[in-house]
Amino acid sequence: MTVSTLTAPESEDALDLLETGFKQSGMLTLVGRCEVDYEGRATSHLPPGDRLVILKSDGTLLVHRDEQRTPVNWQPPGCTHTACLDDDRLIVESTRTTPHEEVTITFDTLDQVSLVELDDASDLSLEGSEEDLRQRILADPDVLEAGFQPQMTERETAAGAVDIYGKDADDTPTIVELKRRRVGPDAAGQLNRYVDALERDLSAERTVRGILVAPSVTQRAEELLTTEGLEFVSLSPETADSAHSTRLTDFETDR
Amino acid sequence: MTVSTLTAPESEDALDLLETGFKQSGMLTLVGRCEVDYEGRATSHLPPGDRLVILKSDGTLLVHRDEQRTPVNWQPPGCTHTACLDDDRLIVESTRTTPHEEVTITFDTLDQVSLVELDDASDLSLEGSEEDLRQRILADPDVLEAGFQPQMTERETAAGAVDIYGKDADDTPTIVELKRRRVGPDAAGQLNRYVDALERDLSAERTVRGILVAPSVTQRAEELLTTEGLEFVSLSPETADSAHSTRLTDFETDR
DNA sequence: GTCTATATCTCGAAC
DNA sequence: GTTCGAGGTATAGAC
Repeated sequence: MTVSTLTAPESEDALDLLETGFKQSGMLTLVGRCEVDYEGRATSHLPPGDRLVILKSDGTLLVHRDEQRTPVNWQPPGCTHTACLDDDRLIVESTRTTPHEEVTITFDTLDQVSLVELDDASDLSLEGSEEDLRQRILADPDVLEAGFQPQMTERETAAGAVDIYGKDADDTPTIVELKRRRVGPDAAGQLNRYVDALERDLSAERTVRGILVAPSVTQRAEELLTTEGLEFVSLSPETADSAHSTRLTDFETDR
Repeated sequence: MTVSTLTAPESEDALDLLETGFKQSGMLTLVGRCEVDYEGRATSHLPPGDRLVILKSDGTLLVHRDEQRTPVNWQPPGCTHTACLDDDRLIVESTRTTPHEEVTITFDTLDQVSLVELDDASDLSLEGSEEDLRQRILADPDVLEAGFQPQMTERETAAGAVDIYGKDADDTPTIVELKRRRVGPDAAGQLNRYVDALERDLSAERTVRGILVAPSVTQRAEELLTTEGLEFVSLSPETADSAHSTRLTDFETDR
């Protein structure tokens, strides 16, 4: 790895390093007092202040303040970065098309500019995703409900693809919607759309069961499930926890 | 603004600067070869590679690769950062509670460590949000539909708060759901939940109209609107376009 | 390219 | 604290 750093550089020297970085496809970081203008999907203006600006080799731009996880301004990968001088002030621009978006950063002062080459061939491995929850149910369908038989994942309906489609112990068509964390009304509405669509698709008076699988539900989501005749089963992506399932209509008798 | 930078430092010197930064509540940046472990809402492991690590004074942690807009690992504001040495390797930890989450970064090599104080009192101003679309309709309800009368924003129903509630020219209760950009099935489902809930709330055979306002809709969302008896009106947050087209004649007669 | 849904989403506001 | 919905969401997968 190589690091080239300028401390409190003149604009001209900063520009040189930036243009070197654009050619070498390295990552550039700038610290200084700047103002930021954005125009594209929306429009924004950020008055002068101290920020950390990051220009990645893939065309990503990040402008970070000393607070928040989210950058105050940014540009997604694929953008074209350019830099120039205007009356001795360094100006960095990032543009893209489809949609047209443009971020302009005007520096009053520069405290540090660095060019870094980052070698990174590793991939992140992550556990606890919705996919893990799917695998858990497919590996042992009984954790969902005794006698459940998965038949398809991503089964298409007029309203979209269903996470798991199968039949219950009574051979009733069953739609399973998976969420890795506690769910609100949106997930209940999503499942409801799938059930409605599949009942139309099957064009029969046959009932389709809809089961929402998540660690837990909010009160309002639970009400929605009840009024729509949908069900809930508590399951987490982690295999550690055991399945504790409850049908909403049976709440009172269960407890 | 003050910047203190160490280039290819020994672990001990890096640790000193980190602890200075933790006390001063400045922003710390580290560049080096490291591996990252995360445990909390999910679990992840990132094998060794070169990355840029940012520790903000508000407790935010960011681990950035040379690609992507999203950090490969992170911690939200409010976390506690600590650093220590293990067999001459620098280890940075970030923890929080509720929920318990922990990120551990183990550095093989350090190429640069910086401590920066960022003064930034400015606020971002942004135009083109859903709020702008709301203001546009409230300022001139006719852009939605001739005779529409807004009565409440954020009107509560059993399914949640409605963006704009009002009456149309025939005094029919009308729910307006606003989106600043092209919408998919989720927005149609959201509007549908509100309409269903309000019809139950009013407990009458009275029909409630539901109008989705957005620049455009996807095909599937349009189908959903149709089957649910909902409507769509094309409007954007920007006042420039349509105020121009729709109201120009009125403006002229007004003046 | 568009569409659809997930995400350790983040963030703010309301209760 | 939880809940809910917006976001210039970003990102991946499918078509």
